[in-house]
Amino acid sequence: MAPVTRFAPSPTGFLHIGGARTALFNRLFARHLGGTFRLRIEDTDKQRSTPEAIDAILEGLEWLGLSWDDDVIYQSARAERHREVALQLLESAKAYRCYATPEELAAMREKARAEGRPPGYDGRWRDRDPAEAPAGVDPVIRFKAPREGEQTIEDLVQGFVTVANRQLDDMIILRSDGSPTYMHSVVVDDHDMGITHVIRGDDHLTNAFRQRQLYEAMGWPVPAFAHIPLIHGADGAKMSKRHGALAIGAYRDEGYLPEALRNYLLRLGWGHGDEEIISDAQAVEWFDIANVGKNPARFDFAKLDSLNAHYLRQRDDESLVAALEVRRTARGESGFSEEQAGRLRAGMESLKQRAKRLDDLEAASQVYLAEPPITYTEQAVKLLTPDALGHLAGLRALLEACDWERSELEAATRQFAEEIADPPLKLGKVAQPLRAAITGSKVSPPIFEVMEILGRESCLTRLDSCLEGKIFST
RNA sequence: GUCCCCAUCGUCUAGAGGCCUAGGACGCCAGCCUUUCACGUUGGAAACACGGGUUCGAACCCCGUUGGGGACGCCA
Repeated sequence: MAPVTRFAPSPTGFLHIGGARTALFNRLFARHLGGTFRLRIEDTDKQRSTPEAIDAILEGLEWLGLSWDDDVIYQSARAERHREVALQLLESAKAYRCYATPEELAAMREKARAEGRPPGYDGRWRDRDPAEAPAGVDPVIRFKAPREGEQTIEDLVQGFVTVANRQLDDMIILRSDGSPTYMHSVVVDDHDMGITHVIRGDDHLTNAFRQRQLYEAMGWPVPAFAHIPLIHGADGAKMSKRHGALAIGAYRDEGYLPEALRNYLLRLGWGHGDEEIISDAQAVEWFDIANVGKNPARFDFAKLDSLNAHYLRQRDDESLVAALEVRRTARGESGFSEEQAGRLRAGMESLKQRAKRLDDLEAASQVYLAEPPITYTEQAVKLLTPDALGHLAGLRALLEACDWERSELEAATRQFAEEIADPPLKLGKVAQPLRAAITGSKVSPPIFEVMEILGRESCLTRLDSCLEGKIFST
């Protein structure tokens, strides 16, 4: 039977990196086996769920290229069905009404903890006569879980995990206001949606034991479970905003490519021999949940950057120009002029070689976008010594006579440095000040390429204003 | 506190008893390339947490210690 997996985020925050990986693994697992990957929004906490968060999750998944099958299921819309199942459990005596107050529960927990017992509900209403119910208290419905013995789950990632039933208490499935709890809704929805494999974060491992009891009480087939380790921050502690638990949109804004993020996330906690660069097709072909490691992985921006740089170089120039334009217009700025776009297309091949992220690329592309008078970095100013300016003045005439094509410009500059200058200079002695004069910076793509793309007029204007001493530093 | 899980270079990992004087990648260092910065390329430093077993033989199996992480809500 073809598997059905799902990603089930709760829209109480934004889609973060850990959720993105969970979605990726679910999707790869399903695709590898020719199954279905579904999406369910767990918006049962109406206080904390927001429409903005739902949009952010949907957009984040789309941006990352993690499309899902079928319609999105909203858990909140299914409350009636959840209630129905809870009542069914109540009727068959697999659940019962509990009248314990929140204060009572808190005291219970504290006492248990103090006595070294597992904290949790003690089952005081489990077998009590409902006639004893206090007046004016709305009861919750609790699931009657086995008290004795132990149970074992064969987790696809964690292996065999055994837990004593006394560690688990009778969980609430329906609140006193009649709304279903998460623990209950998940089971009903997963069953109704035909989920065969529940792949989710490690933090749900203990939930699996309770949820399985519910499946069994209903006589439903129990899905396979796979609990993948959480992602940690660079310091090994739990993920926080400081080290990567950012909304997925933040990665986009910083200029990460979805394909790079996918590749990075895939390799976090999973490997296929020595493979590092893995295409989407290979990922689908190779992915096996059993190969996911059990130990939590730390998030490493340096490695993400290097992967991103790789995929950036792999992108075609045209798509990168388009990506840069999107960033501009997203900020409310105008798009590129014909001339700017043309320059960027021409220069992109060497520009992208020098960038790790789109924001780097954007910064570097300024050489082709800035209009004179340009501003000079401090280091560029330092290169433009009186001596250097003297050389540039001499070089100007040779350049002007050129065909304005990179090899000719280089030949002219080389000729000036080696044959005309007295004493003779190394090419760099002239090329560096030339770079500073034209680009306003100490670093840039190859200077003669830049000059060719910028064109004769633009370059000579820049050179002249420089020779006139109009050198303004930032 | 109770329970569960984990443990190979700084980081991600390969490794499923002899192929391991432990491989790859990122990062780091050095060389080469070079008009700068990158790219590329060559080389280098860098790990089986510790202690006991089992075995002819252990990174791999068992036990313990230590160290991490997670779960214990009328949150999801």
